[in-house]
Amino acid sequence: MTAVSDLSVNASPDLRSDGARNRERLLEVAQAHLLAGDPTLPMHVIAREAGVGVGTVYRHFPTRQALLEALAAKPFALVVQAAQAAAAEPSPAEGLRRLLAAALEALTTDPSLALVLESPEVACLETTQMLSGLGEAVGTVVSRARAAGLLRDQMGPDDLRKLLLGVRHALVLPGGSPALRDTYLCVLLDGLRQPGLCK
Amino acid sequence: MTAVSDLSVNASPDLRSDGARNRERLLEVAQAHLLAGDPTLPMHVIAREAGVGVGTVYRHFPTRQALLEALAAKPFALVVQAAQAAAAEPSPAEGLRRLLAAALEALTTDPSLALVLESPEVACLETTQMLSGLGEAVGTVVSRARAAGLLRDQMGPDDLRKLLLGVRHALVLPGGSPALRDTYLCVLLDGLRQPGLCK
DNA sequence: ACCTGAACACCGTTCAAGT
DNA sequence: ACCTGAACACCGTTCAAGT
Repeated sequence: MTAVSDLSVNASPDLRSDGARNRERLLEVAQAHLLAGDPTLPMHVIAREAGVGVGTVYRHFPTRQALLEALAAKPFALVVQAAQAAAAEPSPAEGLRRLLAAALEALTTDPSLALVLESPEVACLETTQMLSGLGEAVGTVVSRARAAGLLRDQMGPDDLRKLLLGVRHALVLPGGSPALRDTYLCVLLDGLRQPGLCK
Repeated sequence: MTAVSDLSVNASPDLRSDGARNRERLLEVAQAHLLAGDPTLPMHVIAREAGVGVGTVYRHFPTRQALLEALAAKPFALVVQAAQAAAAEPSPAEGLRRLLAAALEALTTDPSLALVLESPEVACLETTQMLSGLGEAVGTVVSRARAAGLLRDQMGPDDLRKLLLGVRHALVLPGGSPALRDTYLCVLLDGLRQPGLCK
């Protein structure tokens, strides 16, 4: 169980002051794009809006994936913490519930996190570390939940990830209201349990 | 209840023979792109691979949405038929199950259908007609299922659409096996029912 | 009718030149 | 160290010219 809270998220340790400022501006502009519903993050546009040359974007973020991971770092760390807390919950049911609720909240709030958790490749070391910490904690939550009969036999940590991303997808489709989040979370939680009518 | 089976799907009624041939080639090339996992359908590329000028693509399909809807027409018609059959099922449970199973099968087989059902806008009249036919049939399935206690109170036809698209999203994430489809369908079916542990 | 492809605007990415 | 922006390749879309 590695502590994650002390990872200096969005680390920009030895950067010249102008470099650090540019990096922040780029992250702000990119974040605004994501929140505005555009996940494409055109590098030219980001550069222009941040008032820097294109080359500067590529200097700070060699790929769009790297930019995404930088944006996702903060919410990602929160989810890892929540997962660790869930793994330490006395009640397996409560642990599972809190894990899924926290993850779904973060996923629907921060588009970057969903993009990173969906992507097969990883650009930053920090992301790898958080993925590993998350995997460990979720593994614990899952095995405790399964022992309590809260999960079908086939369901592993990766199924939870995929289904959560699926529910998130459903929630962000046009015309959805934020109130649906709790409802769909319940659908998932109840559906994950050992078979009722189905199979 | 409008009959859909006699809709001449992908109608190309009064087209010159070369026009019809080009249209088919374009659809084939585009379909191949989708099946290869690229949903972007670059018009230039489609044109080149089909051996026609770009303008020809735009002549047949004024927007990419129109191209998508043409590709989706066949699977869409199948789903409408399945929904109508499900609405006529004696058992509400069996009707709901068959509807979701048929829809999920079509959605995971044909990327174009998912794209069309996710899109807020409609380009072709034919699509509007099928949407309306689908809505009617699904409405019947849903009200019968709800009366049988198979659906939570909050769940309407549109929630079914969104959640199915969400499950489809989960299924197409990298590293998924086709065997997961039935499992996730069960998760959805069981989760949709009146509350168990959750809420 | 239908088709072609040049033309223009735009985005991704690199890299030589600047400070 | 870091930044700039020209340069090249590519894709979206239109439209004048062809058959």
